[in-house]
Amino acid sequence: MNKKDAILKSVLKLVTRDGFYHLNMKKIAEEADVAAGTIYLYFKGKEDVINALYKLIVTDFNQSVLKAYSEDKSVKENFHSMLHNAVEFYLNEKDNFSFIEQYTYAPFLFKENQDENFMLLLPIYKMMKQGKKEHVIKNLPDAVLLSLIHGPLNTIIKLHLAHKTDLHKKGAKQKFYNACWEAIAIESKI
Amino acid sequence: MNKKDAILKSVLKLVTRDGFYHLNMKKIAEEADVAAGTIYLYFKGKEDVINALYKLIVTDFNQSVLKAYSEDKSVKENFHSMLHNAVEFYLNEKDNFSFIEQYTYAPFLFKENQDENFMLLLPIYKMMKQGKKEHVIKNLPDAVLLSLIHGPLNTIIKLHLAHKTDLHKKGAKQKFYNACWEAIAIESKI
DNA sequence: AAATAAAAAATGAACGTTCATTCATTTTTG
DNA sequence: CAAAAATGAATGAACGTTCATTTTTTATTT
Repeated sequence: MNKKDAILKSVLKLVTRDGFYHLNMKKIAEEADVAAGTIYLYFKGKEDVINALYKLIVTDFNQSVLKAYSEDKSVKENFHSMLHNAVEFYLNEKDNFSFIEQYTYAPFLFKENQDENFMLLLPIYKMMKQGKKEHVIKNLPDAVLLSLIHGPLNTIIKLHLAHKTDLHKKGAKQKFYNACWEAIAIESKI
Repeated sequence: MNKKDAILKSVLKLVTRDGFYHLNMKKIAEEADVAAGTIYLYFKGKEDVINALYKLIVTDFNQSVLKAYSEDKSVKENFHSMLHNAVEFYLNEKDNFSFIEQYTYAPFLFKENQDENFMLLLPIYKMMKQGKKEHVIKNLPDAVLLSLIHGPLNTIIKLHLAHKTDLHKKGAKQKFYNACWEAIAIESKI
């Protein structure tokens, strides 16, 4: 494998397993089967590796979610399939969730840009705007609607990964998607 | 001030400002106006200080939220006042939110006990159970209901602290509380 | 094909710094 | 003045980064 990718993959694994606090260059190198100095051929330093990985994951996530979007579908259909893709993304690549959460909440740690925190919300935000215009989604402040979509997604994944619930159980995901839709949809459009 | 408290207060300030990554004993001591060695009179070491602070904040939070609960009020009223107290707790002590989030998402960093992550949800969980029994709250899986309460709370505070919305604006909090209630309440009980 | 040379990639020991923790000494308390 | 509390310099381990050296790849010539 490409050494640059091996390094990024190694960071993802280590951060998920041990947290940022225990991450160091020696471990990254060992896990990637590379010499410590090699990391500096591909990245400026430790922070750069971490920022690069964050950008990669956010791009992947947004692509996954946007893949579900189609102009031809109703807002409700788009909502369901985008939420589904978001859930699947996190379930299939569990490490991504843990990494993103840790990165997001580490203030002024590595972030080049504060707004990067919310890049993740862009696809959902777009769909929400459309729903409001079509009077399918409640006329609530943007922040409240965002919180009603992004918040539950985050928490349910957290609960699933901590084995407090099991999203793989039959019908579990559908119940969740429906509950989220009902939370933001105008009653007659449920 | 009591030196033990000064040390905890210092950690809270530093973690919120710079993150766990940049926290060190020298800074804790300086900020608390105490010698480095003094910390070891009150705590076993760095991890112990951090765990102690976490437990303190969670206890405070649960107390604040439970203070709003009353047997005499309806589930809806209890929900509103508990959610209100949770929001106020985080807005009045902004540092607490940042600290808890960072702590929660650092896997195996300092945590003595994985389940500590969810201690925060206990008061909400109790109230939810009662609402289901009284057929006021939708009969959804516990995890889905939890995600619809805890999730939006988390996200709206995050958005507020990042200045993406302003919960101090008139009516903003009420809109949020109502939206959260509508998300979990049975239609006729809204 | 084989041999050679030049360039690029990779290595890991060494360096300087930072950090958590200790403990002999000093200060404060009762 | 004895006991308790507090100090902060000293210690040794850990870490990010550098760079002289080695290995691999690519290009060129025989």
